[in-house]
Amino acid sequence: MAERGTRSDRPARERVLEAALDLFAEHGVSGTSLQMIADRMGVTKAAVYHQFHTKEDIVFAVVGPALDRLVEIADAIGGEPDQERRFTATLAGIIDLIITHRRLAAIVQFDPMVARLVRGHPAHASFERIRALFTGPDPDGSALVAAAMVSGGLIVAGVDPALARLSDDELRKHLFDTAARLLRPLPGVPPATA
Amino acid sequence: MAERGTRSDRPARERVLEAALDLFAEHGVSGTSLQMIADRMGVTKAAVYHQFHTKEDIVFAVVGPALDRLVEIADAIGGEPDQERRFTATLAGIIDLIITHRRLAAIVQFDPMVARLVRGHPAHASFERIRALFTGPDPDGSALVAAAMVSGGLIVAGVDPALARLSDDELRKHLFDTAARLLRPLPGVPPATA
DNA sequence: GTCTATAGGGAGATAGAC
DNA sequence: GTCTATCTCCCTATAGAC
Repeated sequence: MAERGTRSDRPARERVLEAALDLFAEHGVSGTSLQMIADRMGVTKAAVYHQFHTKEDIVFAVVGPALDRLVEIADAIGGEPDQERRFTATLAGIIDLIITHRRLAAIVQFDPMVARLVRGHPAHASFERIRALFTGPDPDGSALVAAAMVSGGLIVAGVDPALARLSDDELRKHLFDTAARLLRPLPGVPPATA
Repeated sequence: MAERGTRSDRPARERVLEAALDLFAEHGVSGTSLQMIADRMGVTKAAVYHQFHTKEDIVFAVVGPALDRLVEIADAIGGEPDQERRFTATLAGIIDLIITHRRLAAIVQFDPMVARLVRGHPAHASFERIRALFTGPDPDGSALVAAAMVSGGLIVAGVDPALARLSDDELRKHLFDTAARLLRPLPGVPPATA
């Protein structure tokens, strides 16, 4: 079922998405034209339009899978009764998501065009649920600021060229420890193992 | 000297910059046209062109002052011999800069168009010097990640709508404490007073 | 300082041949 | 799946009147 004589529309679609992701990361969505995407693929605009009928469709196809994964992570919160494991699993989940998609995470969080599209997606609510988990109930100013710094800091750390020399596993470990240290200023709760 | 019969070219220029900042923050630089700026001001495109001859000029005028201030902060590092005061003054300086310019800070850090323009500006080197101060000499992975999270986290916290209800002073205090906590994992150095 | 008018080009998008 | 050709609209930018 995976290989067929006619590979149908798979390669072309994916080549569009790869080119689009590269260009979105470098120029932003508004700064990327369909002509630029076509040029990078070595085809014409019309060929791109054969795969995606609007630019918005391309944006959704690029960011959609990561948003769906974010929803899954948030939905898993309700299924875990133990507080500590719930916190740990969720934090590990979003760090994994960020590391897997690196450039994409920054686009979703910071590109104004994408942000507007995401506002209508279930992932938006999921993001709020995750943030609420991190701030805890009835958060004070300090907890709000810590959660905000983590949410932005994780994304930035995923893209930062200064961290390019770190392996995925190293980065994952440091991000987890650093985020946990910020989110659990509770005395008696030691930061996750270093 | 403050009020003259002819107010020269002050108001019109500043109205352009205000409108541009609003729109850059909402749509990104590439997503903002001169027509949008003119519409927001209630004038025509040509009136905008009378103040700034290119769109790039507007971008520079919007971000320039904040970049200049960043350079000043970095330059002050060399003039302070005491290590602790150097760290404290620099961190307080950039937090002040971020709070003063809130939306602008996010544009400078995350808009790809602005990022490309900033690459040729002295502020780029200043940013690296400040980061080096925060990581310390010969940083390990943990220190690099902490510095990256702070640099991104401070910016995000400055814009985050979830923090809108905090006063500037509250936000300043929490940002300082949280950033200091991340950047000084040294035992024996207590976080700045809460 | 602001306007009208316009040049010149690139944007997103469509039609239809191969 | 990809092409050529084309449409329409909006973009940046300029010229010149008021």
